[in-house]
Order: sequence, then structure tokens, then C-alpha cells
Amino acid sequence: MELPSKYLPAEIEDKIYAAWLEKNVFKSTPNNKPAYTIVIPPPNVTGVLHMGHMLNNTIQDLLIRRARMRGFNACWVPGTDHASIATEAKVVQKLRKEGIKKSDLSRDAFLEHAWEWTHKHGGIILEQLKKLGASCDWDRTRFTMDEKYYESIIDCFIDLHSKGKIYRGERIINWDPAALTALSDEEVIYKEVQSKLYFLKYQIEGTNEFLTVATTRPETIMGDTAVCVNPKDERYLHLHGKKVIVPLVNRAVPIIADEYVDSEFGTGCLKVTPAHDENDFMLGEKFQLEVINMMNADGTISQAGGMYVGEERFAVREKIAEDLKAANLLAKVEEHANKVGYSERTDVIIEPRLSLQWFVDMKDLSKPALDNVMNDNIRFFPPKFKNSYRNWMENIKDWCISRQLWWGHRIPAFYAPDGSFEVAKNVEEALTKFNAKGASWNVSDLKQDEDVLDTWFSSWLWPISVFDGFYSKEELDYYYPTADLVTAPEIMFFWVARMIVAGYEYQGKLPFKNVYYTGIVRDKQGRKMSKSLGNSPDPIELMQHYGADGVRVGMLLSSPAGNDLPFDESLCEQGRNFANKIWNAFRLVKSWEEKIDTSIEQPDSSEIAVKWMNNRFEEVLAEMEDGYDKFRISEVLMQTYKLIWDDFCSWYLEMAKPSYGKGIDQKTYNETLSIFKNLLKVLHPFMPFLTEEMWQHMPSWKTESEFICTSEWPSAGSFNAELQQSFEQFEALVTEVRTVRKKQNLPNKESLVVSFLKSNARNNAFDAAFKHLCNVSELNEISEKLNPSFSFMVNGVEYFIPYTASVDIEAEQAKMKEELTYLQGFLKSVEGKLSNERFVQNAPANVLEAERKKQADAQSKIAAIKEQLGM
RNA sequence: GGGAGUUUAGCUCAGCUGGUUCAGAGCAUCUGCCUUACAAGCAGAGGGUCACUGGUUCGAAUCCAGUAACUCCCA
Repeated sequence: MELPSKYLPAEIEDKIYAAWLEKNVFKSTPNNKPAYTIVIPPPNVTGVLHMGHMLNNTIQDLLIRRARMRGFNACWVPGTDHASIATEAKVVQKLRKEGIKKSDLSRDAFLEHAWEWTHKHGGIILEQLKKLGASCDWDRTRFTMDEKYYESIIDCFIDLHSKGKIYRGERIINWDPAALTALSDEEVIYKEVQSKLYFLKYQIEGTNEFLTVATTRPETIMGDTAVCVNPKDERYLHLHGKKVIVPLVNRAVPIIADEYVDSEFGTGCLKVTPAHDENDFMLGEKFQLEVINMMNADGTISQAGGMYVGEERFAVREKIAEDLKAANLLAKVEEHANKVGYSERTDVIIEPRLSLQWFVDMKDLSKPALDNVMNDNIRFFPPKFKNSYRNWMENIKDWCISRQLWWGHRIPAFYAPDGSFEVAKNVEEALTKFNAKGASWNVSDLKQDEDVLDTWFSSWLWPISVFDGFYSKEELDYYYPTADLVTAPEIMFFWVARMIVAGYEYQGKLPFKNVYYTGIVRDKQGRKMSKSLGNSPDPIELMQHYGADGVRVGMLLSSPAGNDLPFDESLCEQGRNFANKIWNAFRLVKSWEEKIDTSIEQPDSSEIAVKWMNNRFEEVLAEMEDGYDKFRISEVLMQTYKLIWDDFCSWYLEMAKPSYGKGIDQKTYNETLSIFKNLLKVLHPFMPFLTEEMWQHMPSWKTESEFICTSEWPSAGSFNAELQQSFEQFEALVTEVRTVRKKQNLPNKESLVVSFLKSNARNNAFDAAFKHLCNVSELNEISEKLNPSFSFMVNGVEYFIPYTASVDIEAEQAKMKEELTYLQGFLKSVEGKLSNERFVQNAPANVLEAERKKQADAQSKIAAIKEQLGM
């Protein structure tokens, strides 16, 4: 069978993926093997694959494939998230294009559109993941709005409510005036902006004195119900207990004193607007202040404001500044840089708004989640993220979980006409609860809460509910806790922390053992990849260009845990080249199949080559396992890369390769195949398609396992360090000879005679390989130096290659002199150390010994060169 | 404003408890090769005041203090 000289991924990837699916190799059901589970961070149901997904899912696939080969029952659960705000926004947008306004639709009609949209776009991303080679158990695909899943979220709400962990309360929340919904703290992005600081004059009641208050938000004065100063601030001591008149509004409000106020900021006086600022709200509660809600949901001034009613908040800011100035109540305006919160979704400025919302009381819930990360029951990679996790957990606030949206899990609270409510699974149960308390409503009297739950309130049960864990223990007991979670640090608080909370609350144990945080994929200029910048390559196109394996390798080459990944297509090129290199090594070995000559004994050179390569494999395998344990993925990849390219292709194959026109012995052939097979196995998690394709070309391997992806991971054997050291000396010797050949233009076809000075230190283990590799016809031990000749030292042994006619002796001598000068300087520095008494006294024995060896080596080299130069 | 992190070759990064794993890897660059698996390749080579300044030590990329620049998180 003819194999093309280039590896052509496009022709084989789909075929191989289909074969895997057909034989259900990714399917997992509980059995007597240990489970190794990963749940996918569910992508947005209507999203498309981007580079972040590529990185994240490549890592998950790598981990799950390795686990599968190591004999675990590997289960990778795929799925998608309903992403309530993002999806609803897209549906609203789509309807608008069709001339339909959301407000014209009933809830049910809107939801029909949303489902339609979901069915049309949902799952695209999962299909794309198949191109990447993702070995998910697709039969387990879950969606956060699946019936069973939905039910578990509702039950979770009801449960937490009954435990008193969920409450309804009036709070200042982050309000998005464009999306008309509350946002969690995590959905607010703070940006540094250049704004203005307005100095407003508040007249002190009954006097002609004024108090100046600095504010960035003069438009909220209609909601002012106090002015606050620091009690220690001597400038204002005399005003405690007095009142001031709010400018323009002409309302008298008290001057209060509280430590909260920073005397250094502005004038040291703070206007207090309890309905429009979180800290002011706190002051309001503390001092029992009146609360005036002067803004509408859409960011216009409300009736309660009394002035500028119906006008937009920022227009009013301009206007009020003018009016204040006209009334001579504006002392001055300064430029001022501050941070302002923006909505992550709509990018409008967040309005702190007093509003009735549902909250989760996080105080007690968060405790086990904090402790078990800090004590490493759940390990973070890299561990530096434990710091920010702790910081957040220790200052955790109650979680606002209601959203003024339709797409999502509808809050199971039912209101009676008198405003009382009951939390229940459905209206009938709510009615029962009402009536048990003596009320006598009918079903038609009750109205369900209009709001849905924060998306993260559904995804925090992901590791539990994908196994129907609320209703059945069968699968959960087997698969939970899951092994690893691979995700981005950006959602550590949104999601990771909350899954841990839910895990301890509902299972009493951790949801996963390790959390691997990936970096952000950036472009070459360090910018985050985004649709709006258009700087993100299309992953599907990339895979078409470089092959899925090439892209996988490209993604992982430069992505140490937690560090950002400056992505460059040349990385994929490197991956593709690597695939091609292996492909050609495979072609070579495959071609030996026809050259087997059973009459040939295994040559010594091949024997040592096999022995060394097996030993080297053990050494690197141990390093790789260690790297995997520490999630040092890019390092493991590089170890694999060098093992295959350098050790196997550049050294082993060259040693084992028969001379031109010669056949190969059976033993070397068999052993080469066995080495190759192990290499492909450890490479498989990185390059699943390539390795599987080659496996399928080898009938003898297929008797072991039909697919490489279900074959057995190589088990570790013993490693002989001495053998590796011998190899390295041999390597150095070969390099020296190649250098001589190159300098002298001696083609490899012409054989050489190499001599060496008799020495006890000389290691001859690789002599046969050396002669084979360097085309050395004779390797002679001599007792006298050979002059004139090229000479070089390897590990204390001096070698000679006779001069050929064409040698430029003068140039050779000049080089030797240069070398001599360097060695003399080196020797001097070593001797300097050794003559330092304190060094000799304090340094450990091995260091001293090393220095003495350096000294001896340098001395002998110097002597050798001097002799050659006739000095 | 509070916290965390980073700074080592042109680029991306390794360098654990101070000493042969100590100045390293891959890519890129340069030189020579279409050598009978592979030019998506082979064989070589060059390249760094380890951000800066001090300190501790016989000895510092590594420990300590300070400075600078950048990044992220929280308010």
C-alpha cells in the first residue's frame, strides 16, 4: 500500500471520528472500573466555537483520553447552557428585525420563539467540537433547560427557600436600564472614565452659611435625604445635628456623622441618596433616613423626583449643572477620573437601583467551599488562584438571583392578591400551602413570579444534575465527585465557587478534585480575541488548514496553566509539521516490512539502539507522568515532541536504519514497531487522529486493541541512568565527527578512520552504533598522539581524525589558539574558587568535587592543545 | 483605594528547598545540504548585565529590602 509523503489530515479525520462513534468507544456506563469524569463547562447554547473553546476542550479531551487508556472508565459529559441574558437578547434582536417587539408578545409566545432559536442554533458548537476530536459521551448531552434539569433547579430553589437560605428583599442592585433587568455583581464591568466632580452648595438651615458637597452625580439630588460628614472632621463639628437645604429641591435634610465618610475626598461632605447608592442605602438604614426612589427602570427621572420628570439621567446631569449654576448653587466643577460600572451585556452604565429581588444568603453556604479549597481537598492549578478565591469567599455578599427575563427557570413563587406569597413547585401546591395557613384563594387568584433565575443558579448544579443527581443516586454515586474541571479564571466566582458551594450543600462533598484554569487566548499583539475586533481565526478553517491534530498541538504548545496564550498560526504550523514528521517516520518503518531478511542477525549497533531507546522512553515517560500530575500540559507535550522527533527520529531511526540497499533483521524490526507503538500511545491524547490512522494501518497492533484510543497506556519500567549517560557521550562524539566532516567537506559516503588515545575512562557501549552512524571504517585505540590530525576531546578522551590533503593548517591552528585562550581563562576562574579557603571549607563535597573535575578537565585539554601546537 | 501576579535569548516560556540540570527549551535567525522516511526536511552555528538598585552569603536568576514597568482581580 502506498502512503503519501505528506500527511493529509482532511482525508482521514472525519472517517476516523465516524469509526469511533460507530463503535461507541466514548460511551460510558457505570462498571467495576474506577470512574474518571469530566463535565464540560457548558457553552452558550446558541454560541459558535471560538478559540477559547478550542483550548479548553483540547485540554479536556487530552485528560479524558489519557484516563481512558490508563484503564479508567472515562466519562466526559457534554452539554450546553441556556444563557438567559445572552440568548434572550439575541432572540429579541431577531424578532425586532422581523418587526416584532417583545412587549407585544405573551410570555408563552416569546418562549416559543426562544425555543425555536435554540433548536436552530443549539448544538452547533457541539458538532464543531467533534471536528476537534472531542471524545465526549454524546448520549449524555445535557441542556440546562432540559425537563429533568429544569426541575432540579426549581427543587433546589424551593429547598433553599425552605431552609431560609433564599429570601426576598429590597436591596440596591445593579440595574441595567437598557436590558431592564438586575445584574449580579459579576456581570458589571468597571471602566476608568474621565468624568466631572461637581461641588454643590447646600445652605445650612436658618443661616446664610453654605456647606459644599462634592459629587459625580448631581442628578440624584432629588433623592437626597441627608448629608454626611466624618465625626472626627473638625471642620464640621459645629454642624452636627443641624439641617441643610438641598439645592434647587429646597428640602431640609439632616447632617449626620459617620466614620464611613472619607474626609480626604472632595470636601469631606457626602450627599446621601439611599435609593441610588449601595453605601448610601446602608447609611439610610443605619440612620433611619427617608428613601426617595427618584428614577424609573429605564433610567429616566420618576414622579417621586418631582423635577425633570421623564427626562433621561445623563441629560438631567447636564441640565441640572446649568440650573445650579444659574441659581448660584454650583461652587465649581473639576475634572475627575473614576471607575464606572457598565453592563457586561449591553454596555450601558449600571444604575444602582432599589428593588425587590430574590437573594441567596451565602454566609453559611460558602464556608465549606472556602475551607476545602484552602486545605487543598480541591486543588487549583495554578495554585495562585487560591488567593483571589479566598479573598472573594471571605467577603462574599448575598447573591441576587432574580432576573427580569423570560428565558430561563421561572421563579417558583406564587403571589396572592393581597401580596403574600408561597414558594412551591406549581400553582396547585402553592394553593395548598396558602390554604393550610387559612387563606382561601383559588388557582386563578394566584400569579407566578414573572422573573427567571440567574443562569449561574442553574449551572451551579451542573456536576450533579447532569447525572440526575437530585432524583437518583445510581449514576451520581459512581461518577461524582468528578475528577477535573477545566475552565477560565474569569468564571471562578460565577461558576467554580458556586459549584463547590452547591456540591457541599447537596452532596456533602466536593464536585471535582482538581480545577485547571486556562489562560485567555490572545492575538499576537496581546489583545483578547473577540468578534468585534475580528482578530480571531475561525477554528474550523484552522483545522482545515493544519489538521485538527496540528491545531491541538498549536494550542497546547504555549499554554502553561493560568497564563494567557498569545496565539499565532505558526504554532499550528509547527503542529502540522510535527504530524508530518511522524507520518514520515511511519512510512520509513512501514517500508522495512518488505525488507525483512530473516537470515540477518541483529547488528550490535541496532541492539544498543533498541536498548537505549527503550531506556530513554522509560526516562521520559516518568517525566511525563509527573508533568501530568502537575497539569504542566505544555511541558508534557514538549517532552513528547522531543522524545519523538529528537530521540526517536534523529537518533534511534538513524542508528537502526539498515545501510543502503541492505535488508533488516527480524528482531530490530519487531522491536522498532514495539517502540513506535508506545510512542504513538503517549502521543495519542495530543494527536488522536494521526495516531489512530497509523494504528489502523497496523494489523498486528489491532489484535491488541481495535483502536489506539482504547488501547492500554504503557506502564512504567525501570530506567538506567548510566546507559543514558553513555548515550550522551556517544552523542557528543558523533557531533564532533560531523563537525569535522562538515569543515572538511567530507561527504558521509566516504568512510573515516578514527583513533583515540588509550584511556580507562572511555566508554565503548555505543561503538558499534558510532561506526554505523558516522560511517567509520576503523576505530583504533592508539598509545601515541596522532599528528598532524584533527583532534577533539569527548569526556576526557582524545580522538583523532587524520588530516586530509585539503586542510588549512594555519586556520586550524588559529582556532586552537582561540580555544586555548578560553580554556586558560576558564581554568583561572575555577582555580580562583578552589583557592578560596572559605569556599573549600563551606561548599558541600559534591560541589567541590565538581570544581576539581572542571579543573582537571581544563588542564588536560590545555595540555592536549599545547602539544598539538607544539608549544 | 485594597489584593494578587509578572519582568530570563528576537518571540513564547522552563528554571522546586541558594552550588553541574544553571544560564536552558521550542520557535524564529544565520550557514551548509534536494544525503536512498520527511525541504512541512537534514546537519551545524550564533544569540541573554536573568527589569533596576542595594543587602545577606565563600557563592544569588534563585533569599531579603526598595525602585520601575506591565497584567489581572476586588471595591
